[in-house]
Amino acid sequence: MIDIRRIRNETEAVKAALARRGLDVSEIDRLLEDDAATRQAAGRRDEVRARVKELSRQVGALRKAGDTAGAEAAAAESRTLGEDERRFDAEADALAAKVRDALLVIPNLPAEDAPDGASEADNRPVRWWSSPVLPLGEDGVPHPEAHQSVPHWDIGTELGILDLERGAKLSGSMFPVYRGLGARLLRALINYALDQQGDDYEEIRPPTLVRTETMISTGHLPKFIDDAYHLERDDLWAIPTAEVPLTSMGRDEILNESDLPMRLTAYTPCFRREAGSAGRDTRGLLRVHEFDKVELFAYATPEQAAGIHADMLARSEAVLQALGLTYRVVDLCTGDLGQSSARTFDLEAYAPGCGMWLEVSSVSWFSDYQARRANVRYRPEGGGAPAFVHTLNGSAMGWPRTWAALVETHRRPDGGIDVPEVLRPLVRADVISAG
RNA sequence: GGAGGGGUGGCAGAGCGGCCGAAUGCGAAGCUCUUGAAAAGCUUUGGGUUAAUAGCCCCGUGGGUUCAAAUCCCACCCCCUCCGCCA
Repeated sequence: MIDIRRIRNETEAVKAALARRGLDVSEIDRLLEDDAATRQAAGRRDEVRARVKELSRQVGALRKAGDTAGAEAAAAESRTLGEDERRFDAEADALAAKVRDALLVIPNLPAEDAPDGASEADNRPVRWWSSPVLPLGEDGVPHPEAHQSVPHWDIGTELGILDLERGAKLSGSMFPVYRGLGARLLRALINYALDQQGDDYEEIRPPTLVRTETMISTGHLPKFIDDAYHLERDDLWAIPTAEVPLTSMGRDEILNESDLPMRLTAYTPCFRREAGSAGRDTRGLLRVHEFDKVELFAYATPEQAAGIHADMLARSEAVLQALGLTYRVVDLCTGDLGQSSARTFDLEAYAPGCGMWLEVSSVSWFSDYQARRANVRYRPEGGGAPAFVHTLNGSAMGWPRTWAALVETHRRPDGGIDVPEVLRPLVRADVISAG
């Protein structure tokens, strides 16, 4: 969440920043009214408390001195004040809860240099990279060969490596089954990406079911409750991304600055209900309820954040390049930025069979928005008060769409799939062909 | 799932219902001494709110009892041990 003090002290600047997201900023004024009322109520309560404490001390002292009547009188006065204390406390608590609830659903302030815009349509492609087997045309879009123009759902059936019907039988639509070399290709992708991060990023295997508090820390709750799978009986949530458990690794902790940046990487399944997205770009692997992803994550000082952001982006791009996929880097505009993010670059791989740019990675800088929710701080080296860390994360990659772009891009005239060089040892095949 | 034990500051570990935001030890920082280091001595050393080194809040979490709760009561969470079950 945003620092309430910043909203108080730099109200107009905060409003202007939120307005860039297309937010109705009148709610900020209401929030500030509640905030002022909260502090007033807390002040009243604290005064009464101080008085009660003072009287209580007197009761003890008077009793010890044998002045029973005096002690009784002081106790009686304190008792009366107790009613005020309870009332003021309830009042302050209710107001504080109201302020917190409002704060939890207010999105992060976009970075200065995030491009302005109202929607996805205003996102700004900033860079292209083209694969030798799928060069970009003059018009900025690849023009695939005929053998590359087959969508992955057809390729999957052709080669017996993707079985959507069986997936639907087991779990419903948007739950794919990978088979044979298709499954091995997926596993190879995961292993390859994980291994690429080497010693810079500590490999983590977190739980995929987490507590409510863990989901709140990243901003996935309370606002996006309909997107998440919930296990009612145990009150646990299925994570939509490894970002969720990784961000909470340091929850309620104070890290040493010398430990920053703390960089983590994890492979996990990810679960998304995709409520309301039925029928929209959901064919094949374009949008699924359960998928595999490798994530990069970091806690950093504010000074380190920009460098880490660039490093994550470079690492994600390196994976796509090694896989020989044509992609573009898109700078998300303020209107399309996720709630918690200040700046996000998406990587979109071109899927020639579908004829679409597919979002396969999202690399984001969250400033201290998540750290404030999760209460992750660091102790500055030169001394001074603990400060909130910055969190960053990036996918490297979301695999179903990468898998789709890969099989479409590397489809040969004979219908087989050329396995990218780097995956061959892991797939234990150079070509995936039928039979 | 059953039985028992336990959750206090960076760590370890005390804490008759009032003088406890908390002894003591370790660790860390500063100073003295020293050519330097070690040792020794002295001092400092949790977080939050706030303009504040005022007041208030925080001893797993949430309730309750009381003039007064780290301390008593209730519920929940977590950890440990044993039994059961199990990949």
